[in-house]
Amino acid sequence: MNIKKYLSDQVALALTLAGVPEGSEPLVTQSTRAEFGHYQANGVLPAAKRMQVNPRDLASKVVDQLKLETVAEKIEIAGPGFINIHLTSDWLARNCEAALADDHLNANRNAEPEIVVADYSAPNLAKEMHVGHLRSTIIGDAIARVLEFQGDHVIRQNHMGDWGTQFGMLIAHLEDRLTAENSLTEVELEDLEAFYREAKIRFDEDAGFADRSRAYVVKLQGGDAHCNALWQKFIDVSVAHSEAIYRKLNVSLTHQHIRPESAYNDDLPKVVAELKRQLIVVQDQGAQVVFLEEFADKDGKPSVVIVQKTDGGYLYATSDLAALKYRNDELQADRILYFVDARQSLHLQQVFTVARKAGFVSDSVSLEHCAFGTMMDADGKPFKTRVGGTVKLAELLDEAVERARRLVEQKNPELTAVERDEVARKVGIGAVKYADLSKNRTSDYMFNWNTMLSFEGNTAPYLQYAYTRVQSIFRKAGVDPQNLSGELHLSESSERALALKLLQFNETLDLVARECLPHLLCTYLYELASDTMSFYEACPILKDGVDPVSKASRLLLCQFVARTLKEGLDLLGIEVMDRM
RNA sequence: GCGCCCGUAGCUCAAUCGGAUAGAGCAUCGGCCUUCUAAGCCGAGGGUUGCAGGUUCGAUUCCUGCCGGGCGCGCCA
Repeated sequence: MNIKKYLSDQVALALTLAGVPEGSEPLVTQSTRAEFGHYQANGVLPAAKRMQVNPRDLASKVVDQLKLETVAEKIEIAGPGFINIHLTSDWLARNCEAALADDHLNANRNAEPEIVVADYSAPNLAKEMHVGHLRSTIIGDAIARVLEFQGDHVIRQNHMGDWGTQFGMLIAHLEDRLTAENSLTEVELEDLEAFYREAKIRFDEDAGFADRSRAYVVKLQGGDAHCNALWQKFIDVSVAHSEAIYRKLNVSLTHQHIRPESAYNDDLPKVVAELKRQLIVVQDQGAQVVFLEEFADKDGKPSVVIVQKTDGGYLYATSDLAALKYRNDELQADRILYFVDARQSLHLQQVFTVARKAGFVSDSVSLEHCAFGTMMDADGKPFKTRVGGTVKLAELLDEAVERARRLVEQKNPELTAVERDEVARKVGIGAVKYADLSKNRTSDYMFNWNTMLSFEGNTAPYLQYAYTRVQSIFRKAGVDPQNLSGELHLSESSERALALKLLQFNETLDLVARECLPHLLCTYLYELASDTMSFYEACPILKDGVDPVSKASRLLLCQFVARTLKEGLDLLGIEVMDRM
């Protein structure tokens, strides 16, 4: 049950019956204030304007046609022509019971599932993953999970950077280390960042090394066996590093989702040839370029996309085009999502435009750049180490767990060592992820240890805590939440508010899936946890004097909360625990 | 120079297609633990939504111009 959609359909019907012409939207939303009921329909105002009639008169006609006998206890016309709908407690209760009986919490399952390609994470394998990779990885993963939950067929694509020019110097350096130290083990490759720095220094300071590096790029791309073996060794180590991070982060990406840049090597000449055949590409200053009038400046000067360099080499625009073609032709995508930094906005718009022009992607396919901002430090500057270097993601996560562990030790010394480790891990990682996911994707955000780990307000620990309190009630009651029975009775206002919030899980997910905005789910879960805490304070469950009917009803409500919190957090890739 | 994004309470952030009196948290102040985990709950104060116009029944939201900040713009990715 999606209440918003249900009421929208009812109001749309009433609008038609009241003589409103086609094309008028019911505009049903959650009410902005409690006195305005649970939902409000705003569609009468624009409709009345178009019909040149008094909006309150029209609203009255629409209300007369609204068939919500068992659903609404009161339907009011307010202000200039808003329709306020107050739902009955009984209807809310029956819908809660229906959701509880469904292992999917009555969430929507798309009748016509789409094939959605989600392109996210995409680390550069030349280096270690750093904080700059966090947003793409966790935002993309959350959206992939939500779409999957709603029934879409999600194909994750980890477009790892394994083919840049840097690999020349990396394999040259690796080659020297292997011969110089006889049997270099993977151990020394483990610090990829240090290895990269060493290679870079040699490249900058040693002309001979630089020349050999450049030659190795050409040999590598030409299929030279020796260079490819070195390259493969390096890639294996780097991929293993990324996968360790994914496990630590509780991100659903695995080996099978990797389709790196090099996978498109053979397609690159074909892409350029096809663009030439269609006269989309022209030679300019020695390079193969596409001029796009679509992105011309005021003087009509078009923007430029280079697809092949003067020396014959290809660029990332070329492999992005090849990837689009693959996703259209082979993966049969209906929707392709790019979880990529906002700074790449122009690049992606250009690539999308070229792909459409060349017919690499059908018109029916939706191409969406899910852009996100930069992670800033407490001073509002891009997040760096004290000396100005990039912060390794692995170190950031370790610090989060360590900080969480210190807090757990202090707040709850009664936990066993095993429990403490588990709580520290789930809370620390959850805090980092939630701090990011809860901010609007499109803007930059401030990273602040104290705020995210304060365990107060809109944070992961607060949500996890709400879950543990509910679990604690089940333990105290000695019941198995799977086997609860009885009916729901919503007598207290905090119970009604909680029930309504619980039933809004679906419409929240619809919005998150459509707009690819995880922070909407975070806001929802925070409000749910907050409503749960209020309910918990106002409505005793196990205390003396609570009648059995209320007790059974409230336990059911608790179970609905627990399942929704757990599911919602799981969609964000955040784990819960029974006690903390 | 051109283009894109942003500017909301002291701070960090919300505001669902243009809807009613712009909401939370932190911080500040005041209450609530012999009773289901106080990592909590209840309450108070705090706003010319950068500025000036425009569109309209209605603008944080759309348009124009300024001011301020970030980012991008031919052979890296």
